[in-house]
Amino acid sequence: MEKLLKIFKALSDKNRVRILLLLTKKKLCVCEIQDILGVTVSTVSKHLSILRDCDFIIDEKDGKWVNYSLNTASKDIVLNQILLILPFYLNNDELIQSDFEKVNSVCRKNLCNILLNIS
Amino acid sequence: MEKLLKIFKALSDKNRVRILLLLTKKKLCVCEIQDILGVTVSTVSKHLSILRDCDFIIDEKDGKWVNYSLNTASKDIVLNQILLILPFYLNNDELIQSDFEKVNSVCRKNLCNILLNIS
DNA sequence: TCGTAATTTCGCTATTGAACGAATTGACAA
DNA sequence: TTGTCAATTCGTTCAATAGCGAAATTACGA
Repeated sequence: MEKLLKIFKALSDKNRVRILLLLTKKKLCVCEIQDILGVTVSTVSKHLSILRDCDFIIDEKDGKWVNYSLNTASKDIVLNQILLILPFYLNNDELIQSDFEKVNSVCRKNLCNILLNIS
Repeated sequence: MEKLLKIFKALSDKNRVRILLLLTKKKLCVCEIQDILGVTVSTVSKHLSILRDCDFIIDEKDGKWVNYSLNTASKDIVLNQILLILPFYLNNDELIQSDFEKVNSVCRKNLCNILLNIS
């Protein structure tokens, strides 16, 4: 029961659902997700830890970066069903489509250079 | 998106999940659910309005009582999948099994008489 | 080693949500 | 119509959570 509630709580935040949909497209690091969602890095990091804590996503170190991707290896029926249903349900959502456009053009190195130039 | 979030928020509360599982067994009125969950009538009523608001359940008047039951007529893929998965996932849950034992013996008229005698 | 940059953690604020009791509503029966 | 009882709504309190900025952590490269 507790695990199930944790899953539904993870799914009841818009930005976390957006992150899951983004990760259906490709692996992303924290700062790429930050750029698309428009919230701070610490907020993104917190969302990712919640999603990871219920096994929706996995992380892997890549130099200074941490790549996040969907956990497609889970045997949990709820996790698997959710990951099947979400795209089916939301691919036509206006906000999700806008996110998908951004994720195509997002570039880790440009992004970091831009942030560098600003600060 | 907003509708989906509403569904996941509805599912992220333990008492609302318990109510959904109870209603897989039979139609119930507010005071019967109150007796099983052990919270106040107003709390149960609020939970039911949240579940009804995202079409998980329907209500029908029956004299002084209001019977609640699962909405099996929905065409929403998420609602249907959730209602399929929940029992599969939770039938062996300790708390849910305890609820199921209570729901067999709960009796609307005895319940109301008992409450009457106490007050 | 030391600085830099990505990420995480921490402390805080504001908002949301669950719970309760009291007051109100709605429907039946005397 | 009036009283009774189930249910809902309202107002309040308390806990949980999303968000931010700052500080700490981690890993690469000079």
